[in-house]
Amino acid sequence: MKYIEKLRNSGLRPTKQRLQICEVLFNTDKTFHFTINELEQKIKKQANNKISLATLYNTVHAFEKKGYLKQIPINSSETYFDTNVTDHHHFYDLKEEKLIDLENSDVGPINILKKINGKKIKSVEVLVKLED
Amino acid sequence: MKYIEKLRNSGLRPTKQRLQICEVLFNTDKTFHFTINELEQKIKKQANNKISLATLYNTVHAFEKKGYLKQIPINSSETYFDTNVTDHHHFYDLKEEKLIDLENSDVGPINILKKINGKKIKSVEVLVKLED
DNA sequence: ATAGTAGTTTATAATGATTCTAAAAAACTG
DNA sequence: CAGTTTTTTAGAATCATTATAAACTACTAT
Ligand SMILES: [Mn+2]
Ligand SMILES: [Mn+2]
Ligand SMILES: [Zn+2]
Ligand SMILES: [Zn+2]
Repeated sequence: MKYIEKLRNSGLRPTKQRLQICEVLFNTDKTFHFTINELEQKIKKQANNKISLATLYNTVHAFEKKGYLKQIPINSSETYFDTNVTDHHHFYDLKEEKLIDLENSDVGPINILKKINGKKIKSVEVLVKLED
Repeated sequence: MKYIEKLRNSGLRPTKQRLQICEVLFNTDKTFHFTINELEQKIKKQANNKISLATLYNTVHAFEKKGYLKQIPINSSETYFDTNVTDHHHFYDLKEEKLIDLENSDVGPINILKKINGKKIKSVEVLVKLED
């Protein structure tokens, strides 16, 4: 299993559940966006078994802390996560409630001129809301 | 009262509660960011009386729909609103959990090149996360 | 003004995403 | 294997937000 090392190197024991979550999240060409509940559904189908919500929350937050997932800043009833952890931006289709990646070349470089004393910039994210 | 007209023009009856909320939100030189609970506190102090949470939620959402308030896309436990409804961007201080306005001149123009069929761009917002 | 009606406020309940708890299970270490 | 630590899990708790429905208020038409 290719995720055992990854988990061990992160100080996380490679449990059956975590490996399964890795498969669903990372064993794919395309990156994608998901909510915890969508992840739960996906695992039910794709792996044909169930992982408790508590574990899904725990694992997703652990992966986020390790930098394997990103949380997308958006006001929705559910939190969205992104398996694409590179710096990139998003469309948010308000009607469909769906996120779409924007390549950096679709937005161009953003140069923040203002500085706040004693603070470092951690991320710069653009959210483009779409309506019909 | 200068807000009676504004409310009537928006199809909202100028009630005591709404006028009070208008005073707190709009009768000031500086725009600001707030959560519903901060607004509740502010009204308790500034007006020395209480407006029910239900009314605060209703009114804030009504004002948002009319374009007098903006919701700020951010993942926080509480929803942030902004009395500055012009197009502008934000710093978010992760430690202090505080929002700071960025002028457009601090960010520069953002030109979204990608188009989605049948969708219009409603807003373009930059969120800059700050850490120590 | 008065009566009628449509809109508003409010306390309170319901909802639902997320977090907490604590006991059982699994992974590791020697 | 025995001992220890970490993880999983069901279920409870939390808490922001929304729904409910009864009392109240603002407006409209007589
Ligand atoms: Mn979270
Ligand atoms: Mn809201
Ligand atoms: Zn993305
Ligand atoms: Zn602002």
